[in-house]
Formats: sequence, C-alpha cells, structure tokens
Amino acid sequence: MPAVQNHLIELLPRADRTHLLRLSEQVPLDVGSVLCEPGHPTRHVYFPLEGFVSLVGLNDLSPDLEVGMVGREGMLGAAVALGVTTAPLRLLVQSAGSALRVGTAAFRAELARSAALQRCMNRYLYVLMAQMANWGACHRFHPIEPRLARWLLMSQDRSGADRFHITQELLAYRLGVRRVGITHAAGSLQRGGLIEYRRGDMKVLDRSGLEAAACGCYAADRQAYAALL
Amino acid sequence: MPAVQNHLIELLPRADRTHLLRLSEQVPLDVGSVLCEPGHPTRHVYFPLEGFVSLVGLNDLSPDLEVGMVGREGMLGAAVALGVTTAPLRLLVQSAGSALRVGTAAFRAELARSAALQRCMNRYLYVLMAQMANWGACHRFHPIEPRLARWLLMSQDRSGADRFHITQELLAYRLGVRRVGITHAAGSLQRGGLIEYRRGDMKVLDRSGLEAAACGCYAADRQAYAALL
DNA sequence: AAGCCTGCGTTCGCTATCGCACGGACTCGG
DNA sequence: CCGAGTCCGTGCGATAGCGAACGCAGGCTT
Repeated sequence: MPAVQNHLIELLPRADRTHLLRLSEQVPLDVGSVLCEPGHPTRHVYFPLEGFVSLVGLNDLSPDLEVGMVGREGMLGAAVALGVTTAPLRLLVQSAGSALRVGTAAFRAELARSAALQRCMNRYLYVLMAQMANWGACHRFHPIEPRLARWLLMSQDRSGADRFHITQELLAYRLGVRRVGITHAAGSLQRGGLIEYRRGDMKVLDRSGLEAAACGCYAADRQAYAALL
Repeated sequence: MPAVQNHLIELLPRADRTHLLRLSEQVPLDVGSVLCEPGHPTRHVYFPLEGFVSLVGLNDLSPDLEVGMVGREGMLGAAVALGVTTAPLRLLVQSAGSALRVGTAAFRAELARSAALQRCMNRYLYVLMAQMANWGACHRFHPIEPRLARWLLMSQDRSGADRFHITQELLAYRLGVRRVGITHAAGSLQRGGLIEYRRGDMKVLDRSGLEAAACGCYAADRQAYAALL
C-alpha cells in the first residue's frame, strides 16, 4: 500500500483507513475541470493527494467568488457527511494533481460503519465552517496585497509545491478584484523579493516574508486547523 | 405543553420533541448579553423562541463583523453536533426574547439517541454553512443599501416582529461600515417609503418593497433554508 | 429650567478600488 | 520569419466608501 498523501485519511486508524481505501479509486485532477456544479447531485467525494481545488460560490449577479480552497489537507464533498447530496458550491480544479474518489453511497455506508471516520468528518466540517466565516471578513476588510499573500501561502500549503502556474487574470478572479489590482500587489511582493513570477509561473522565494505580508487570517486559519486535526 | 416557537424543534417527531423539551429550560435573551465567547467552552445550546442573536466573527485587527444571524428558525451552538465544544464565534443578543436552553452534555446524549434530531442538526448545519459562504460574497460585492435591506428583512424574519430597536451606530457595526453609510442608505429607504425609523425605533412599512431593494442573497438564503428544513 | 447624553444628518478631504483602454513583451505555430 | 494569441504593465477618470469632525434635536436628569 503506497503512502496515502491525504491528511484526513492519514488520521484514520489503520483498519478504517484500509477499509476506506478499498472503496476508493485514484483519479487525476486536471486544471480547469469542474468536479461539481452547485445544485447538482454529488456523485463522489474526493480526497486530494496533490494539487488543489477552489470552492467557488455563485451569486446572482455579482462575479463568482472563491470561498475556500481544498488540497491534501481536506476533502471535497464534505456535505455528504451531513446527509446532503446536493452540492452547494462549484468545485474547480486550480492546480493539477490527483485524488482518491469514493462514490457517495459507498462513502455514506462507510460513514455509518466507522465512528472514526465520522469523528474526522465532523471536525473537518467545523474547520471548514470556521474558514468560510473568516473568508468573508477577510475579503471585506483586508487590502489586496495581504490577501494575495495569504492566497499564495494557502495554495502552497495545499499543493505542497513552492511553484505553480497561475496567471494574474485567474488570481484576480479568485480574489474578486481586477487584474490590475493583482498587477500592483504582485509587483510589490516581487519588488520585496518575496515572490518571483513570469507569465504565470509563480514561485515563492521567501515564505516567512510572505507570512509577514499576509493578513492575520492565514495564521488564524492554520491554527484552527491544527487545533482540530 | 405550550406551542414551541422554534422551527427546528417543531420539525422533530412528537416523541423526540418531548424528550428534548424535558431536558431544556426556558431562559430570557437580554439585549447586548453575550451567550458565548470564541475559544471558550460551550456550556449550552440555545433554541431561540423570540428575539434574535448575531454571530460575530472576531478578527485580529479588523473590526468585528457579523457573519450570521439566528432566530427562531435555527439554533445556537450547532457546532456541538459536530462534537466540538469550543465556540468559534461570539453570540451577541440583538433583540430581546427568550430561548430554550439545553446543557451541552445532555444535548450530545440526546443527539446520540435520536436519529431525527441528528438529521435535523445535519441539515441545519448545511444551511448555516451555505449562509456563511454567501455572507462573505455579499459583504464583498453588494453596496450598502441592498445589504441594509437584507439585514432588515432577515431580522424581521427571525424576530417575528415588524418593528425593533436598532440604532444606526449598531447597524453600521453589524454591516461593517461607517455610521454615515447607514444614514445615507436608511435615509434612502425611508424616502422610498419602505421603512420608518426614529431614534432607533425601526419599523418595516413595505415588506415586498424591501425585498425588491435587497440583494438577491436574501432570496437565495430563504430558498436554501426552505429546501432543507 | 438648565444641562447633558444619545441618535441622527451633513460636510470635507482622502484612499482604495473600479472600468476601460492601450501598448509592450514573450511564445508558439505555420 | 511573421502573425496571432497570451500575459503583463501603465495610465485615465470615476466612485464608493473611509475617517474625522461639527451641529442639531429630542429626551432624561437634576
């Protein structure tokens, strides 16, 4: 059995883990693909191993906004653990990788069987809620540059790599700002020697510097996660 | 047995309901009192009967921001159903009333016993998550006036009354804007004949007009709730 | 009656961000 | 080698919201 690279699964006791793994299959995550649309039924839950996925909230008229980000530290389709099989958000693959996929029905059955899995899901759901509650306030009050720094750190944590591909256009979309706003903020970070980018190839040079530049939400987020999982 | 005025409890089958009610006691909700501080242990869960309560997220430096609102349509301390007994948010009573209170331990025991209660909690948690995800985008993109309209509608739904006491100062605090911003938005709504207020006494005159003035988030919210509960 | 506090309206200058638009640089395919 | 597409930097005017401050009015206290 290869080392499982998903933190939630690693938290499970050995027996429950193998049991769950037996139900799962590994699938690739391709950039830009949509795992799920809001309102549609959830067919699978995903445990990312590499790469990461954006949770995108769709509003009536306003532009879409990213409300969360999931990588190997979490899972997609957590709502299934609440017995809801209608997806609330769009799941958009940001960075390529792979994930373990489990069919919804099988996952629910396993959930009913394994108390450990249940506990794990519950805690993860809690962390997710805290994250989403915070995300809003962050978008509301913090200027673009700290938010960008936070985003970069989070995506680095989730993907595990110190470089990834992301254009300013897409970043703007994620943060709900204009591309020009990203140009300025990213330029500032680059001048400060914290990052380096070129035509979409983004590289983190100074992680601790970035942490200093990011808004406190980043640290708060990590702490919440660490406290529970 | 008096008619229970909390929607979640009303959803329970008769047997489960009486069982839960036997564990609960009715307590008053006084304006301005704090039911819970983030980081502290949750001693009780509350099912409001009248009045409503703000969920306030505390950030590092930025001003506090309301991230949710709970009245008789919901409950406080839902995280307990996830097995987490540390509160994530400040619970601040906005409008006086009363609530049924259940001790955390008793509630968890009841939760383990009653599948109906569990189902109910799960669905409510889902709705809460959807609400919080939305709240952020709303604060980010929508101008003050529609948000104010939304806030008034939501508080009316939750409190059940068409008039309540709220100063501009407090409204500004809730919406995360300056008081002056509220002066303008509220003045505009008042000139339109939708509301009437005077020294903190707020009255809703034209509900459907307010719904038209509010951002789509209000309708989306109601729909999400209706679909699940 | 006088004073004080609370709640509200108004104004001024300021900043961050917006929307739009243009131009330059690099990259890839024919 | 040349076009076409992608990605990034810059500049412009416009605007919503910010921070701070002042003044007024109603109600409560003394």
